Amino acid sequence: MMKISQLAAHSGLSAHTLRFYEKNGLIEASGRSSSGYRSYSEDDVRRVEFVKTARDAGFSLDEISQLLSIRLDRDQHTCEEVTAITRHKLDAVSAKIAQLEEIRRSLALLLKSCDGGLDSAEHCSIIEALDAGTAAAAVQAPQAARSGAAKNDAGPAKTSPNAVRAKTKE
Amino acid sequence: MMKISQLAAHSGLSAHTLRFYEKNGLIEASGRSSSGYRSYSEDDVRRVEFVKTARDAGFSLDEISQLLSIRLDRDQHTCEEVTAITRHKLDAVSAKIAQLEEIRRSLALLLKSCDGGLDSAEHCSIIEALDAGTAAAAVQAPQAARSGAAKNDAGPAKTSPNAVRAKTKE
DNA sequence: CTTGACCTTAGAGTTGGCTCTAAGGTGTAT
DNA sequence: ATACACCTTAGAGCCAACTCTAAGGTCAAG
Repeated sequence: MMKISQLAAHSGLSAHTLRFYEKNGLIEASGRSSSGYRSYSEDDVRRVEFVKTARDAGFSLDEISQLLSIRLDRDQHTCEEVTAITRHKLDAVSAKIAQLEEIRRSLALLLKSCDGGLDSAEHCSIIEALDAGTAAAAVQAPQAARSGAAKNDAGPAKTSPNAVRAKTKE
Repeated sequence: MMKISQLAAHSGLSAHTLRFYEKNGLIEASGRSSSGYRSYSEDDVRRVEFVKTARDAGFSLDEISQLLSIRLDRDQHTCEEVTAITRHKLDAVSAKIAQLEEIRRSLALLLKSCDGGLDSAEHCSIIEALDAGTAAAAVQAPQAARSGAAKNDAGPAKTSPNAVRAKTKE
């Protein structure tokens, strides 16, 4: 039985995050000390490790919830369910990569067009390309690529109103 | 001179988004009608198009602000400044792609290991891999890749506390 | 003269995954 | 006894880029 900070050190997740995961039903501490401190059994620890591994593999907390309920009751579920979640995620990741690759391509084209010298940007070809709307010309061509693309998926399907923007989170 | 809904139709941005961009100093309407309606000059329209193109090319609103101030006063700036912003973005996008490719690889490995059949998930190799912590084994190996990698950039440098998670936004 | 489409503003809500704060109780070493 | 590190909770704040709401004013058509 370990306390939360020990589990935090062990798992590489912060105590805050562990409590957050608990609040969201991903994990739990099977016991409490007399003073109310959480105490984690070996089973609890294994569950936390599962969550951590799944998170590192790219699954969202929501997907991890689904995987956890399958894990808890394996013989009531099929491999097909598991592969469906995984395939769905793989598709989403692939779509995101494709989108970022288009962006990378237009950025690389912009960069290639400009010498980057220290003289005035009066005729900077990057600014000019953005001005002329030709920056991502090659990207814009395939009309289906913009706000749609890999949106017709069965998964959570929250019909999120916000389009698929870039997001690099620096 | 056009009204906001006309500009919205023209630019492909919503009127809401145009007002939002204005509030953030990206664009402006150089005039107002007697009743307070925004009216956009051709210059305003060109600026909006610039913003839209830059956004489609993958720049954040913050980066677009920088590009706009260079555009406004080209001879006070150098190509080097522009390429620095662009290169910085390109690096961030590349790092993100690399990260997603690692995730894609581990998902593909998981999928490959499981037949996905309709029989019980009792011995599902995906669940087992996540349980054993071997799901992303190949990914975890390079120790520098996790919470660091392309973090030493000069740009906005907000030292964001949250690590670089996946995010696919389905 | 009313309907309905447009416009205005300030400000709140959305998304996912944390991250932190406030205000307090507990445990242990000196 | 007192400092200090740890634990508890509910709930707020953060990030980007929107997206929407409320509560009202404007304008052209029928």
